[in-house]
Amino acid sequence: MTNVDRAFSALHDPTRRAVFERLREGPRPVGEIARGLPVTRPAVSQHLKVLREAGLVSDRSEGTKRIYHIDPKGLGAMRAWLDQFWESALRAFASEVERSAKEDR
Amino acid sequence: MTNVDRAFSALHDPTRRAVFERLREGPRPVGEIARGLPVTRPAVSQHLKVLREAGLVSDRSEGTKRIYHIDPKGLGAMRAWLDQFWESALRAFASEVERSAKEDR
DNA sequence: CTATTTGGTAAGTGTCAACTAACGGTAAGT
DNA sequence: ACTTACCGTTAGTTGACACTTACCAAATAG
Repeated sequence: MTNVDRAFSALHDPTRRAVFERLREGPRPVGEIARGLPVTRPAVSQHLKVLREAGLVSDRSEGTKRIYHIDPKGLGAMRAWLDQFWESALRAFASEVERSAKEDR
Repeated sequence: MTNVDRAFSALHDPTRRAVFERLREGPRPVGEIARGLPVTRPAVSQHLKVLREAGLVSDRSEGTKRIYHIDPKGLGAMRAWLDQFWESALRAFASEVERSAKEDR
């Protein structure tokens, strides 16, 4: 299982996506992420663990707090995968249109 | 739940990703997609239904066969979402570096 | 040193979803 | 009309996983 696979798997869960999107505005400690979400703090911790293992977030210690932030690398990998997929899909789509046009003659 | 949300949810399952990637090479009937995958044909049908509801694939009838192909629209929506996310994440990341640099003075 | 804040982890539970088997339905061939 | 090929749907089961509660560890405040 590649990292990109893990990333797509990670973004499946709505709560986990909410956690991830919360980090979009900037680095945040766990408690602050949990506040405003309809789940408990341990749940958020578990989600962050999954996101970290997928390469989507990183964390650093700051006193007793743990600051999480988005990891551009994981996000970039997803973008690269999507771009590559997009390209080959379009190519296949185009050649298919070509093929069906040939059938109509 | 938006369409992009559904798309991310849809690509969570490994088998479903395999089905989707199979269509990358071009349009395929259900039976041909199922052949080579470790699941039965009905399973593939169900996966295709989820992918269709997520706007990632479309289908057309051709005799008794049902030809599925990738829908560029759904793929494009995902790309747009990721691009937007990427941008704001980088912006937040940059301003955070700025902030922490200011702290060091 | 004690109390407080912050957060990761373990155990247990309930729900959801992926799968198979069985069935029905449609189109084409004979 | 009968058979064959291709596919969608339903019912039922099993495994994964998101969640909470409880507990433990580390850093700071007093």
